[in-house]
Amino acid sequence: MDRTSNFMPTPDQSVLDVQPLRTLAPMFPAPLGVNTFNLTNTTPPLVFVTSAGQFPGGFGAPGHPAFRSFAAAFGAQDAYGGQPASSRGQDAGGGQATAFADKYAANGATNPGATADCPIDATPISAYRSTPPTIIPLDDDDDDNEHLAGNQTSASGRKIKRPSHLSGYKMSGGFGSDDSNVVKAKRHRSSYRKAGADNEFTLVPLSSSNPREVVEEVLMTFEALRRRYLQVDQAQESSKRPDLKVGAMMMARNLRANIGKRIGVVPGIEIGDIFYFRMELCIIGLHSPTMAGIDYMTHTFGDKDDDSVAICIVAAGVYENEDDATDTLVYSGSGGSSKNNEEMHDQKLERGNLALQTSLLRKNVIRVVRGFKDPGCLGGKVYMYDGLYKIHESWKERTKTGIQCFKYKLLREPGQPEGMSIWKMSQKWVENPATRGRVLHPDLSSGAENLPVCLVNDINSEKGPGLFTYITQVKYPKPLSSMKPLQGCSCLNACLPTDTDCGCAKFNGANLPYSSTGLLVCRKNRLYECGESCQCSVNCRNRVTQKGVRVHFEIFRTGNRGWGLRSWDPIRAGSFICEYVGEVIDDGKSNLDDGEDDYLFQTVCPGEKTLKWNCGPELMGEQSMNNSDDTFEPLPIKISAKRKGNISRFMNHSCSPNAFWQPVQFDHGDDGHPHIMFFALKHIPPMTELTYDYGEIGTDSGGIGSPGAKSCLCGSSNCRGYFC
DNA sequence: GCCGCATCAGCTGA
DNA sequence: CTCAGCTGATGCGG
Repeated sequence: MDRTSNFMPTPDQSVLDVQPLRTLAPMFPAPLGVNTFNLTNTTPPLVFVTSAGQFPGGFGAPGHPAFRSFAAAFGAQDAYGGQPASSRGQDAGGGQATAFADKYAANGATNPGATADCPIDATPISAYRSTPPTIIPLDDDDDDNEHLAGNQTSASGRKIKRPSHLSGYKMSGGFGSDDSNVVKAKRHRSSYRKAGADNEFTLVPLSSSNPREVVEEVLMTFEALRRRYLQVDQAQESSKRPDLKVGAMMMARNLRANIGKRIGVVPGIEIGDIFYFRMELCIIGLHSPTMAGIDYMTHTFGDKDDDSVAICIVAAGVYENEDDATDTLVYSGSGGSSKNNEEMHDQKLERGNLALQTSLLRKNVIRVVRGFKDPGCLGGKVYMYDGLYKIHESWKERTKTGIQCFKYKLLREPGQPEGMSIWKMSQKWVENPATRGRVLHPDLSSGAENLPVCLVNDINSEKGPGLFTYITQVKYPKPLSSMKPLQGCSCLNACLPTDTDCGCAKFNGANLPYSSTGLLVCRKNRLYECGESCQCSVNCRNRVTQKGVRVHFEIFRTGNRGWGLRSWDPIRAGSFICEYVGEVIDDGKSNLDDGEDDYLFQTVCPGEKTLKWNCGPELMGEQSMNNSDDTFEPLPIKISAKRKGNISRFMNHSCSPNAFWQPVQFDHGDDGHPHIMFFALKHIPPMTELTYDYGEIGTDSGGIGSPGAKSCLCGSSNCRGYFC
């Protein structure tokens, strides 16, 4: 962590020859019509792009003003690589984009961008040129369409409607009986367009919104609701696919991004993004079928030449593709597999298979999502968006089971940021750390952590961070034994969500705070894990952070922010990352040199997004379990990792962070000095720098205030400009 | 304890 | 309306 240096993306980071950094999300302004769903009166609105809001219905004609405005919004990146959009005039971008739109208006031919000259680490996928999105026009011009289209084009005349009620998320009859809810949701969906009057989702033109944020918002909402459903369902012993339930709910409410199929790039989705459910791909508009591997659509080529072409495939490795290459893919057609004792049959050239065949002729780009085994979760699966491919050949093949099967060979379009190759590379390092080059030290923790902490420098000749002592446990000024003990539970073996008598569950507001796989359900002002005074065993699910780190970390040299922290493993949203370890500074002692300690942790109020992370109860219309969770409550604790610390001292600040801190207690009852534990705010792909929000100046900064302020140029659209 | 396999309840879009 | 489909959770046997 180097708090004195600022982060500003520079276009010249090509020195990063080996590891493209997936650092902060490139942001660019996009004046969009957006839907806002207001959760509570005190919560800032969540923002979602509506179907027609982002892509007005029926604008198909080239040169249409709406098209032009779309292209201006999304095409403007083309000439500028990953530079922050704010650093250039929007007019220039618009002009460029208009030309781009006209160029592709003639036909639907695709054109992979020539962005290879851009620094690969800073090139957002949105900078990669593609076909303008093709929208299936809505079949009728109902109220909503006009509504939304109007919002899209008028920048000033947009009106903000308050939601009339919050019952949208509230599921009637608890969470046990699901069928009624689903049916209800479907009914809502089918009547959605007509029922413009009573929609809870209002149209708010937030100029600060951009596709990336919309996508993240949608995903965060999905995860929040899914985990909350899981929590509630498990307590009622009726756990059945919360992913599908929440997906259906969000689809019905139009709480989704990028509605409408398209060829090529999907705004707000970047190469390397990872997902844990097929439903996630669905609600962000990347791949619409919930199970099928081939997504396809009818596209008009030339003037009136309609064809059904493939637009996205999920290669989950189900059909025996042992291909290690990172830029080619042999995909098997669908069908033929047996189910319900039916015998296997040859695949037919229909539906998805036919669309793939047509795509071979039409040469359109196809998005590829790759599925992997999740190294962090047994039996789990991760999906990674790997960018645009084209089909180069196809053939028929007889499989081991004796049926005819279609095969399609896809090649990755050149000039795109790295996707799966990063995954393969980092997984290789996990298996054999010796294959990681540029290593300065194989394990900074010298065996103290569960897994080695690698120190690397791909950038320059610096040999490492300044001297400090690596410790894995917080140093309190007084011995633990002298601190107030924590009351435990009397559960036998392990605490279970169905056990309403578990004392620890009660401490946490009636529910166990973690899912069965150890994911935090939602942020709380305080979290109590089971500890020594509990009867339960170490296998209890309410013991997560005390078991230490679970992913392979590396400390790496950043371009301009000193040293940083990242992981070789993917990190799922809600996962425990690490503890802020250091020396706890006694409250009594005044520390005049606080401002000079770049490694001082204080509970400064983080951004609203972090603070309200996945407040599942509120999302579902429930009252918060604990009123104090609604407000930020600074703690007296101060931890200095200047002389002694662990990996977390290297975590840099970002105004768009991917991690947050959470007070956790398990070994003592001193509420003023909890452990500070970091959790993943969202899914974090391998090799992405881990960052958290250092906090806002002026809001409960514990007396430290502005003297310690450092200016921040993190480049995110919501950058506050400084941090402390 | 770990794997592969079978089973089953699901949901969307064609 | 029906149904396919590179799901995801669970349970069993090797």
